[in-house]
Amino acid sequence: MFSIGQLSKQTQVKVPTIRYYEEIGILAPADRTEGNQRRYDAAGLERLSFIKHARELGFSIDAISSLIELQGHPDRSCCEATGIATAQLLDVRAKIRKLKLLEKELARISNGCDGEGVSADCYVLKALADHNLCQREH
Amino acid sequence: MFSIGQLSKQTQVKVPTIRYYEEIGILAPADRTEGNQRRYDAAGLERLSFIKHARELGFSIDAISSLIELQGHPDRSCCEATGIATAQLLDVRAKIRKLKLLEKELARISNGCDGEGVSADCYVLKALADHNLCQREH
DNA sequence: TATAATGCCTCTAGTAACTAGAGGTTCAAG
DNA sequence: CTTGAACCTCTAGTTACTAGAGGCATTATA
Repeated sequence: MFSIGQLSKQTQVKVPTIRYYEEIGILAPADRTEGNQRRYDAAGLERLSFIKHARELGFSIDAISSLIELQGHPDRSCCEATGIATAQLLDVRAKIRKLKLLEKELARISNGCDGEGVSADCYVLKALADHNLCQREH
Repeated sequence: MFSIGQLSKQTQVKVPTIRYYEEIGILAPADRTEGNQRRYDAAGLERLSFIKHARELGFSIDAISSLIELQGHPDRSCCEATGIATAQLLDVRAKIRKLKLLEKELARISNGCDGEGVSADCYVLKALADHNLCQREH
């Protein structure tokens, strides 16, 4: 059994975040000492590691809830889990596409001004004021 | 002079969002009719278009505030503006790099399970539970 | 065993950038 | 002049936390 601080160190999840996860119900309420402090065991550590890893991969808390629910029913079909993972993958790919368009446009805008002149002549400000100066969709 | 609804249509910025921009001070308080409704002119339209475009490019409200401030001082050096744009560009590039790592990992995890089996055997769930199954950093 | 330092507790409020809804007023068309 | 759409303000909700206040619990040292 270890304290919330020790759990935090092991998982690299901050203490208030752990409490938050308990509050919103994706982490089971921890056992308490007589003095009301939380104590965790291996199961708690495992669960929190799962959550942390999933968050690092960009899954929403909502998606993680569903995945945890599924973990709790080993006999259920896992197509929901693969569905969530696939959705997350598509989402990430969409974000990458969008960011690449932004990157091109930003690079163009940034290069348009060397920062040496005055604001009245700045191409960055002009480009932002006038969408027509853009070379492509974004 | 046109109403907030007309401004909204022209800029594709939602009505509550326009009010919000006014409230936080990046849009000047609009003139009002006798009946207290907002009325805008070309200057308001221009300013809102600027904001919208910058938001689409991913600039924060804070960054936009600074850019607007700078626009108001045509004689000041524009190096701040190019600085903000460059920072935004670097930020976008960092996000792309990170998302690409996630994409690889997610694709691998997703492919590990066809969704046909039961949750107890699901590679997606296993991979999320155990970071060691990951092939690379993310 | 006493005390001090650290860690833990709950609670409220704040973050970014909006969005939704309630309850009421004004405008423009017919 | 009436009706319906658009407008007004205000509060609260969204996501996933983070920060701080004020007060106990635990642990390490003297």
